[in-house]
Amino acid sequence: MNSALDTVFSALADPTRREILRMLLEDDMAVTDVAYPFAMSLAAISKHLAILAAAGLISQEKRGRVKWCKLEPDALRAASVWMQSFGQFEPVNLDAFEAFLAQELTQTELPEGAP
Amino acid sequence: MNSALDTVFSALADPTRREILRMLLEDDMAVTDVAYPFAMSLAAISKHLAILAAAGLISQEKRGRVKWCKLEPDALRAASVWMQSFGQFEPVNLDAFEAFLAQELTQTELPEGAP
DNA sequence: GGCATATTCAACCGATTGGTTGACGATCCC
DNA sequence: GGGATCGTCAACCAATCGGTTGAATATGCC
Repeated sequence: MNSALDTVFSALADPTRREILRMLLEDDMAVTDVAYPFAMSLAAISKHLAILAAAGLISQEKRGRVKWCKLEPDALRAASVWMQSFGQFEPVNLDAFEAFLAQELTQTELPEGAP
Repeated sequence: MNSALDTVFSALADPTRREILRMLLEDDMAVTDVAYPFAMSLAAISKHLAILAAAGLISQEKRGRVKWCKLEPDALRAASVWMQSFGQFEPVNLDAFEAFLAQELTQTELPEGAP
């Protein structure tokens, strides 16, 4: 009964996981390297990555000791289209939208405790 | 520390709430009418609506006894743009996308227990 | 072989979530 | 005033979440 959108949206609801996606946008990364900037245990990051993988937002491939994480934008794109279906019937309110993004940006700086 | 995207995405993560948004896409509705098709208590729906309102996805206005619920697509649009920023750097994989949506559609039929 | 590195597993914890029920406050209407 | 309708509040519950720690499992390297 759990739909794909359930897992995608709840994966995106966590700021740590969104930040991980942003990092993977630049390049594929090993689990340890993903964990490095965050002020939490490796096990916690490993769980976050498992949630992202279960949602189809990333893929993981083990080469040797190292498990490489890769962004998989298709699931994200599908959810994006689901959302747009609600927004398209009306012109975008750019003022509200920019205020929204500005607020988000001030709150998405590097997580504290990053060495 | 809780960002706007946190609340928007976690509000969207629940299928009941997504279905409510779909209903409100057609017209504004009173709380009781929103609750009618669902196999759960009015109090539960009232909580779902409060969560959607807190995320900015709907607005609620009380006129007399009746509280009217109205879709507010701006928050959704902002989140949609956030997501698109990940997807746009690569061409869309339409096959994966359509499979994704098809799966979602089969799982978003009317909730059971609707009279 | 043996140690270091990379990652997950398992058990635990407190907080949150999604639901219930029953009581309650407003509002409409006779 | 008084009954019916609309909606929320408060208390409770089981399940899930996001994190911890310590042990376990692979793998690479000398």
